[in-house]
Amino acid sequence: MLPKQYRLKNKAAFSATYRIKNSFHKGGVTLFAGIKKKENCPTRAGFVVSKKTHKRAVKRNRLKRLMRECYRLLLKSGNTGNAGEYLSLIFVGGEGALDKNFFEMQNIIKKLLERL
RNA sequence: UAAAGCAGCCGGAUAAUCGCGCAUUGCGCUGACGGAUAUUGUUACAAUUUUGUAAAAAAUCAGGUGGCUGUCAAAAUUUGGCAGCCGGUCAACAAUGUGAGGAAAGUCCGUGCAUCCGAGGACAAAUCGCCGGAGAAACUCCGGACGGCGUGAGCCGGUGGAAUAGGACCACAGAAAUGUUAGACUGCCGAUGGACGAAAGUCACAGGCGAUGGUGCAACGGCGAGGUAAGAGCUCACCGGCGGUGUUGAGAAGCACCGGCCAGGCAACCCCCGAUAGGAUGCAAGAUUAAAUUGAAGGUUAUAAAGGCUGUCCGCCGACUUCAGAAAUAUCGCUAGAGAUUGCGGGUAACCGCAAUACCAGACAGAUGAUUAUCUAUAAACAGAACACGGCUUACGGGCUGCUUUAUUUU
RNA sequence: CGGGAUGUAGCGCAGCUUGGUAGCGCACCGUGUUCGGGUCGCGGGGGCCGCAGGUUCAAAUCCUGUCAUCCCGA
Repeated sequence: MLPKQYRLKNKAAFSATYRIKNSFHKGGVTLFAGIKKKENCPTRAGFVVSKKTHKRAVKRNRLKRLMRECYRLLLKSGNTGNAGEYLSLIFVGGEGALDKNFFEMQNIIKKLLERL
């Protein structure tokens, strides 16, 4: 879990981010970016793994936790590229990302953030 | 030693770094703090999904320091400051504590709990179905009976009634498939009666028969002997079924004796008998707070007052309020319990009783994670709480313990 | 989280209520018609009825368990 002020929490916020349709894809992970910030506030991030990706909750939780942890570590080291300019980010885990380990995942997230 | 059967247990540990939910405490508390402000949603119209057009609302709006005592100051009964005590509380930060399972799963049963509906009774419909016990209840558990499977330890079983209350069905084959005592296809006999004949006998006419063959899952008990014209429970022995009596048992049922044999299957088809229970919907149940906002809904103001439509009256707009609609959010429901652990006692057991101990997840885009090192055995199986509990079923790498059975070998 | 439905030939569906023979359309194969192809005509193949047990003489159908897919409720 990220600290609360960095979390994307509202349903309206999620659908608003999806509507921008600004997306990048790599290694089974899709990144949606929201609008750019107007004022100074933290970038919020959400992590989504659909039930269609895998049937079992344990596998889905694992993927979500990996993505979250990688993003957290990058956020902590200040290595998030241009992500700070956006109000919201959503990471969607797909089928291709299920078998990735921590280091592969870290690479994927890093590359995605660089492309923003 | 090997292969089995049953019962039970474990479901990685330790350390380091980074990180999260919840609880408590600390710090803080009136321009402290903090949540939502992403064009979603609402209303109207249009068309087929889904969208388009228009309208109003939007920079504003939930939550948020109270009480008592003492003291000081202003002032003359209150106000303000400070301190203490008691309570309340948002986020960040800090500290401490705590944080998934044996199946949390499937949702197959049952119960609590909540809302709505229902006078009472009967019928119908529903569910269950060997016996006794346990349990809040259950497609639950325990002990037993019977039947089946296995060399055995053991395992499996929706197991009431088809001799009487009734209906349906039993394809094809077959003569016939359940009928007021079934039926003559292949057949057997023709004793008795009849015809012919001297008689033996012949005819197969009146009739008798349910044995033989064949069909079928199944042919109206089986098998053997007697018996007979041929046959038949017609008679007898044994076996099976059914009924009665006696006896053992709490009962299911077992055992013994007697009886007459017109007795098919199917009740996981209808049905009959017995038993049970108000029904429906599920925590997204439901309760509370509340702003913007909508309504040609109701009431009050109103025999009063202010403003507008017209100078006056009526009426309308208006004001207040109730009700209804109303998205997200917030608070509660929400975890102290048919509970857990340990011990003692009762019971064959399921389980019950008593005592002691501690409080042990409660989220809401949803916590319990990531990396590294060491250890055992390469840490690797199935798998993630969402109102709670009791069961059932299914998935599962590896390991451990106890009891029992069979086989082989040795003593 | 709760509620409901469906699995039958390569594809889309009947049959299940009332148990005995699995059928229809398209596709596929062969053949006829045509100079050739299409169309059309005739003939044919292909199914352990999702899986596993049970009841029954007999199960796609009845009963139980299980797996998969889809739909609905904010």
